[in-house]
This record gives sequence, C-alpha cells and structure tokens, in this order.
Amino acid sequence: MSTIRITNTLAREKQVFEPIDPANVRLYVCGPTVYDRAHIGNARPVVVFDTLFRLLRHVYGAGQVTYARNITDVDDKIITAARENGEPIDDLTRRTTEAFHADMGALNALKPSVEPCATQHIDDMIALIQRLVATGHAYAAEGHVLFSVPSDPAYGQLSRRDREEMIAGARVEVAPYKQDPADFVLWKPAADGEPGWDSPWGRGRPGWHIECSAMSAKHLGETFDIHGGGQDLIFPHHENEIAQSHCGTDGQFARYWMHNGYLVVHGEKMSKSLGNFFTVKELLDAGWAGEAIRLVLLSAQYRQPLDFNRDKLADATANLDRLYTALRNTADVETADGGPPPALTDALADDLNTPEALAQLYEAGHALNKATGADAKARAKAELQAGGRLLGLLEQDPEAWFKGAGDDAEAAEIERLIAERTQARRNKDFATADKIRDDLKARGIVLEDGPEGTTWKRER
RNA sequence: GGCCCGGUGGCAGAGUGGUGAUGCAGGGGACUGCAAAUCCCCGCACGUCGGUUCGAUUCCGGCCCGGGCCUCCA
Repeated sequence: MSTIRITNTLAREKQVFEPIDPANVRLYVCGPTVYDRAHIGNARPVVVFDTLFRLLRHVYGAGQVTYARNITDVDDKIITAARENGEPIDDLTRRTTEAFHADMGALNALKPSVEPCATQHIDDMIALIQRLVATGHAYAAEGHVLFSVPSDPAYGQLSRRDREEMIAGARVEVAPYKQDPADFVLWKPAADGEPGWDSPWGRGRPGWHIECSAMSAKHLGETFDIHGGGQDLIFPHHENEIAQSHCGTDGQFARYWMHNGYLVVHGEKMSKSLGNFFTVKELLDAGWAGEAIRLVLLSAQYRQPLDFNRDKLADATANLDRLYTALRNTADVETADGGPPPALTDALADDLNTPEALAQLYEAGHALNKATGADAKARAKAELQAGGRLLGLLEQDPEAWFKGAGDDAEAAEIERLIAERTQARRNKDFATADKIRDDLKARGIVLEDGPEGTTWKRER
C-alpha cells in the first residue's frame, strides 16, 4: 500500500497520512455558494480534491472512502443575486447547483459520496449553536448569536495569528453587539422577505461558518481525516470552523488540512471581486475540452499559484492529442489487467505531485507508442489507461476525442472523400489526393495516413 | 504593520547536497509520394550577496523582486 504524504496546513509541513479508520477514510471539502456560475478558480479545488479522492479510493479501496462536499444554498450573496435577478431564491440555487454539476462533470470530476445542502441541516446547526451557548462559547445579542473568540484559547492555530493582530488589522466596522471585536456570527436575524427559520433566538438564518461544522459532523463524524479547500478559506472560514467544532463537539475535528493555491491571471489572483475570471462554461463554449481544462489545473502542484491562460489550454490539448493518438493507434489491442505505473501512484501519494504524475503519464504514452508485440502493447496500454483513470484523464473513446460530436452524415461524407483519396493515391494521382486533403483541412478536418490506412480528426 | 507563499533553461513546471525531470517551442535525423503522426538525437537552467560544506540550484542568514491573507472570496 502506498504511503500517502500530505502537507498539513495545521503543522505547515508534509506529514505521513494515517487514516483514523482505513475502512472508512473521510474527506470534507468546502463546496460552492450557489449564486453564480462557477469560474475556474472555483474549479481548482474540485479537480484537486477529486484527484485526491481518486487516489484514496485507489489506495484504500473504492468503497472505503467517504467524500463530502457541501452546497451553500443560504447566504447574503444569494439573497442579493436573487433580488437583482428578480428570481425566487429556490430557483436561483437550484439552477446554479445544476450548472455547477454540469460544469464539474465536464471536468470529469466524480460525484462526492454525499453533497449536503445547508438548508437541509438548519436543525443540526441550531443544535450545535445551542451547545456552544450552553458551554459559554457563544452568546445571544440583539437577535444574533455570536461565537466568543476569547472563550477559545486555541483560536488562531490554523491561520497562525493572534487576536491582537486581527483586531489591529481589522478592516470592518465592529458591530456594537459584539463583546469582542473578533467574535463572529453564528446566527443572524432574517428581515422580512429573507429566508429564515424559527430558532430559540427568533426567526433567522445561520452564519456562513456554522454549516460546515454541523454538516461535517453529521456526515463524517466529529473527528474525520482530511478537510480541504482554497487557501483563501484558511482565515476566517476554516479557523472559525475549527473553533466551533472543537468547542461544540467532543471530537478533534479534521486531522489534516489541505489548501490549494490560487488561480491567477497575469500574476494576479483571479476573483469575482476583481472581475478577472473566466467561467468554466465560457471556456467550454469557446470549444476547449473539459478534459483539457482539467489537465491545465493538474499541471501545477496544487499548493502553487497557477496562471491560467489560453496557451496552457492549447498545450494541454496537444498533450491529450498525443496520448489519445497512442490509444487510437492501439484500438485493436485488448487492454491487459493491471494498475497504473507505480511511479505515477508514488508521485500522487507524495502530496499530490501532479506534474510528476503527468510526466509519468507521458512516459506511459511514450512506452505504448514504442511497444512492439501484442503482450507488450496490452501491458503498456493498461498502464496508460489506469494512470489516466487515477488522474481523471483519458477516460473517453479516442474516436470521440478526435472527432467530437459531429453528425453521422458529415462523418460518412468524410469517409467517402477519404476512400476517394485513397484510390487517387493508388493511381499516383497525388494532385487529386492532395486537393481532397487540402479541402478537408480547410474545413478543419485533418487527415493522417498510417500503415493501417487513413484516419481523420477535427482540428481544435 | 503582522503573518504566509514564491523567484529553475525561450515558455510552462517538477526535483535534488555532487550524473536524467517532463511537456511545449526550436534545431538535426529516420519514416512518408508530400504531409501528419510516431521514433532517435540536441540546448545543459536554478533572483542576489554572504555563510556552512571537499562540493549548494538544493541547507542557513541578509537583501532585492513578485504574489497572497489580516473577517466577500476556491
């Protein structure tokens, strides 16, 4: 069994991963707030932790891993967006959730084991808040319930900052009902027309952080293995989750914290507030393959910043072309049994070193191209496919990759022209043969003559 | 101001105390009617100044540059 090492943000160092229960490895990742289409910055953690999920399933067994990723469907931004659109909140959150699923599906992300919605867990959140109030870690004030940061001596362990600093650097106005400037909201009153639930503190809605504490405890237990998310969630979101959970439950909460780096554009962080983002949908509509987007996201190690641009998409597309070419050329070879190249698994097990894993995947593709003899080809093909599967790549039919979703009539016409050209070539009528090839090229169809005949693909 | 990350060949991007990343682009060759694809070969890089060391891109310290967080954010 491979030893997995991960960089634990709690310790700021790479540690050997030891699951609490190898028969049920538990992973929680912060999911989207469903008010708007996902941009590729949102897609990065999805793809990164999907790859971790695949690795964990490979190492511990597909049935031995529970992956929870929440949907935040109650939030100020949702209320604002719904108001601006003149759309009922339920419609907005349902529509956005569906779009999120479609976009992440296009990136070949597996579905998490469980995808809890905040609005389905209000009772759990209220119960957790009650317990925090009862133990003196929270207090009610003016219809709000606030977490008392001074009540938690361990507060700040994840983000490595102390309270004085936070207060000194605070850039928000301190609400008058706070006992301490660092205190944060667990529950807030709902205005008329806003979503709200009855609670011991009146009609209201939960604060942002409490949902993850409540839902992870419910679906994974009060102590679980890995909690993941973007670096920008370290503070305050994850810091506050830790405070709520360890003060409000008996468990120690997540044992390993993993945080992915930002996506950047021209060196600057991509974010909705800066407006310098592309949505996944825009990229797909522009003709980029979801698989190519995924490959770009895997091309840098997850903790590093990643500059996302068209050159990288083109690069990734070319790389996939090469690997799918190897698979296409061995379409008649039956795949042998066997797993991914050990070096590829080792690379992933080393804190998800996806660039190294990809280098191993390219090596596997190269090996398949060079393999001679049925057995060697079958083994090489197995390694390439299994390696691809571990990374969430190369899972489609090569013909589909190259030909896209064209209609049958067009495909038949192309085949007819290829036959015509083959005949011309037999007759040494190269002028006709080249004209057919050039005409098709002008239509974006590229022909390749091989020993087994001529194949075609769509230019990207 | 406090706290975090980074600075690797034309580009992207791993890694390492002393020989190899890998991909793209580029050059040469094989194959091909010509291409394409594929295969073979090639450039030998680590911000800066010191320190440790037989030896540092890799460890330590200073400096310069870039990015991020400090309660909207993946």
